[in-house]
Amino acid sequence: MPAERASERAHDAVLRHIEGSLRSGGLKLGDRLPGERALAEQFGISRASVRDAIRALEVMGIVRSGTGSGPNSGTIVVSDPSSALGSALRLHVASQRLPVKDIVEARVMMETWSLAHAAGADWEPNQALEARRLLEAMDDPDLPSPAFTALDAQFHVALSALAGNSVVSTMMDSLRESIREYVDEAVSARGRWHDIAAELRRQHWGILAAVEARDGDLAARLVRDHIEWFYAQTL
Amino acid sequence: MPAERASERAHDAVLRHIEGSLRSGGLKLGDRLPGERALAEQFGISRASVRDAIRALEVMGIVRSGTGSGPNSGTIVVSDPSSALGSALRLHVASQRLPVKDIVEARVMMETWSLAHAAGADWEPNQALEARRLLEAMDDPDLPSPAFTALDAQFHVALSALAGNSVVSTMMDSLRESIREYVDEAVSARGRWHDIAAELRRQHWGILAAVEARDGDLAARLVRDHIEWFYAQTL
DNA sequence: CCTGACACTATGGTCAGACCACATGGCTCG
DNA sequence: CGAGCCATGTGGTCTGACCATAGTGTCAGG
Repeated sequence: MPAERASERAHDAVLRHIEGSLRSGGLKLGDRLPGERALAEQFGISRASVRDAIRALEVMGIVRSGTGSGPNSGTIVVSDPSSALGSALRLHVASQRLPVKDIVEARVMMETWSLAHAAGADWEPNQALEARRLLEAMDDPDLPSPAFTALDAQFHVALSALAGNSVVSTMMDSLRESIREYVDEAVSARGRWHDIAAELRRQHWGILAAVEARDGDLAARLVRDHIEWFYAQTL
Repeated sequence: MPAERASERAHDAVLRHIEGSLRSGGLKLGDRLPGERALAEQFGISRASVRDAIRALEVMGIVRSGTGSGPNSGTIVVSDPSSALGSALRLHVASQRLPVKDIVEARVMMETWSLAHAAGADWEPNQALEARRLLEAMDDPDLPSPAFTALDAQFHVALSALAGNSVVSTMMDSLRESIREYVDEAVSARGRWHDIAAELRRQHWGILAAVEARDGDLAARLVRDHIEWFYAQTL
């Protein structure tokens, strides 16, 4: 072995190049990557290896691929960490490497932190309006449970976004996504959904009121009780 | 649109099957997946599509692939979320979707939470001994900075593991990994590493002492100061 | 009987070329 | 001028082959 290792794997070269372009700013959100055939020729590797690299970036939520032509086609830099981390976490939960109990505990930690900081941060009133609008949509008593939980997720994300830390909101969202299927199954399995939804609505409005009143301690306490109560009901 | 979608993509079938096997327990840590050629025949798709699925699982840290034969060959379930999430986060940081400032802030949140809980949890003494052993190794004044920061990372993980929440330790480790290169570059760029390392050692011993003394509030405060001081020095 | 060298085998990694499904944009024809 | 159609370029899939690797069995020679 004369040289240490020129490039362990063929597709690693593409990955390193793209990461470098991202760091240097040569590749920004919304930009399109060259076509797979062009990249293959550019790096002197086969298209299959290029696809390996693209697949890796897609799984990590860095790019999105679309067929056909036009603005929605090709491989585009999107940087969507939430769903990517959520999918990965979901599989690790499935492999029993990460217990659901720890996921919930981590979520409580992040949401309490977020709301405590949100109450003290300075945010535009329309951001809180977004949360209020979601709650109003959830007040519809005829809302099916999947739609309710979807709005529920958006509400929590919108609230935590007020803290101004994108990493925390992203991870919080990922944690929720990773166990969403378990929650949906549990919700649809047991009855009393109507009663549970009513209680959730009450808790949600209380949390929003606490944040709007800038009472961080109260908001943190309410959201902790909210999450723990819900998971005690379902899981 | 008569039927909704039988199977959007060819490789999705493999992914869903493997996730199902993980959830049902039919596939556990350390198990070997069938060979790529066998999977291709089993699902009636090409080997290229099977490889797409395997690649996705590998990027998510669910499996590890090795060539040749023997115990280290084939595709094996490993479930290593830390490095997978770390790589993904690193790229999102590179794309400027996630600011380094938020990463550090999230790390402070998780480490303070971990140490506060570690002080109150009941753990085996040998777990704390592991942390102590790492600190003793770091006391070597001739230790090069990369080795120091590697031990540093292990120390923080070992301490946070005492809290008993694998999700929080995993995410903490991923956050650290995601900005490791930035830190290493900053450390090697500026001088005074010797002085910085000395201060880090002092802080580390203080944190460990606080945890061993079961003083959660002090440990949390010290680790916050520790992290914020270090990043103020480097970034 | 032991021992070492060698071929065999099965694994993932790579390559090449082809075809398919899709979506757009421009072209043609009414 | 407008509606329909097709050329074009994208990723997605398939096929079949070959390569690099690392155990394992085999066989010749001691």
